[in-house]
Amino acid sequence: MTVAVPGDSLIRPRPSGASLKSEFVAFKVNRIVEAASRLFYERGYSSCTLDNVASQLSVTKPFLYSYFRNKEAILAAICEVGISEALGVLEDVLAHEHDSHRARLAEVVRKVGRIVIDRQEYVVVYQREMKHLSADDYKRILRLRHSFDHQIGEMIREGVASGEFREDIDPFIAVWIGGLISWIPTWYSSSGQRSAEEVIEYLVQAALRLAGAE
Amino acid sequence: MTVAVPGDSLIRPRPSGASLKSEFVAFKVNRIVEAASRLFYERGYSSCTLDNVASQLSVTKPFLYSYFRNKEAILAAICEVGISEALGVLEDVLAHEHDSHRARLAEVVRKVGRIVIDRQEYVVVYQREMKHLSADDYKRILRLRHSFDHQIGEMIREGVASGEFREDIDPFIAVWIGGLISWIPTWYSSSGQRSAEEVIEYLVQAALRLAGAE
DNA sequence: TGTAAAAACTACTAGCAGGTAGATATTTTT
DNA sequence: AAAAATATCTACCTGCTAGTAGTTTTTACA
Repeated sequence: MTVAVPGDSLIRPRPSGASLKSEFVAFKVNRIVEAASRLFYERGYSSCTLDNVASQLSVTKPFLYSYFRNKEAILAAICEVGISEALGVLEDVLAHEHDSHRARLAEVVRKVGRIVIDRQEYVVVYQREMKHLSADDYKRILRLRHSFDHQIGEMIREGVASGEFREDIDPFIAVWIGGLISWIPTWYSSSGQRSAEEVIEYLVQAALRLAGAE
Repeated sequence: MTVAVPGDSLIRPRPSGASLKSEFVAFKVNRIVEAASRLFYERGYSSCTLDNVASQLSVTKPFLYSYFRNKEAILAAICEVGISEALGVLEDVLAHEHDSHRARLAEVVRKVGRIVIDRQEYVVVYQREMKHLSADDYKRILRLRHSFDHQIGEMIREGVASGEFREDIDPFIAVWIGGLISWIPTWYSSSGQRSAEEVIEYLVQAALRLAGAE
């Protein structure tokens, strides 16, 4: 799994002028975001202190402040990574030709599902804790989310237009497919011994069934 | 909508020995739980202060402490109301004869879905904030949840045995139906102008399709 | 190896939030 | 109407947590 780093705008400018393009900075920022995502995921953003995050990394609180403006900026970084990785994968799949709309839908669910499981902490924190973002960060992240929803919607509409998906399905189905995907962490964790692959394949079937394209 | 009150065990014993059977006590406890559920729903449990809850009711913090042991007990009350109302409705439906397993599944989704929408704040808080419960309260609430899941599972198994649901559906489908239902608040709120009835009927169709009983 | 710049730390503050002790107001009972 | 019991409030304490100022350590480079 590659390293996940947020956009430059979220980190505090280094005295040296280095940005996330510097391996050094990117590495540390990634470690902070990674540790914070795990803690926020387990205990919730508001009941997690920066001392918790720092001691998880065997550093001190001011260390965090030398990379991030404040606590909320760390949350924003997590949210950004969560949604933009999902969005990246979605656009990646949609950019490729596919045999059919059916195959395309299956691939979207499969690939995005994979990200949602691999980056579970990020995605769940993003879903649960977005309300604690500052107004600016909130708007920025929401825009990414809307783009995600919109593209899923388009994909469904095209499938209906092509005749591969049932004509009478509600356009609202896009929200449902998105819901199925977002809900994966819950399903995955409550599925006992099942592997990620099994859960995802099951989900692909469910999505096709919902679209009436089985 | 009837008044929702938690079990007696959660409230602080009154000096007079009165319990929730007293209209007087039940009324005040209900007002506290109601206000708290709305605030916890909007801002999250951990970032909500007891002063917030108190001022919402135009009372003071010690007023809350005269009815509840501590902040966590209020959360426990919300969770208890949330899950036990859903469980109550489920058992109610299952206790009745139905023409078919198909009709029974539809009715479960319809009735439980209704509760989930009507008691949205309770259900969502229960889902999101359970991790902040004390060990004892957590276990107690979890037992109710398991009972819920188990009964849905049984219903599906019976439907498969009767031949009404597809034989090849995964037993895990029970978790999915539960998931569909729990996810309603998200779907409902992102469905724009749709009425609760429309969303629920749509969901009934989706559940039947997932069970292969359309 | 010496020096300057960058990185990380120690030690602190201010304000807030859960929880309580004791005083006051209200109701009930006799 | 007085007294007893109950309900609610005022005023406080304590511990915690986001955030910071200024010092020390480490690194980079000459």
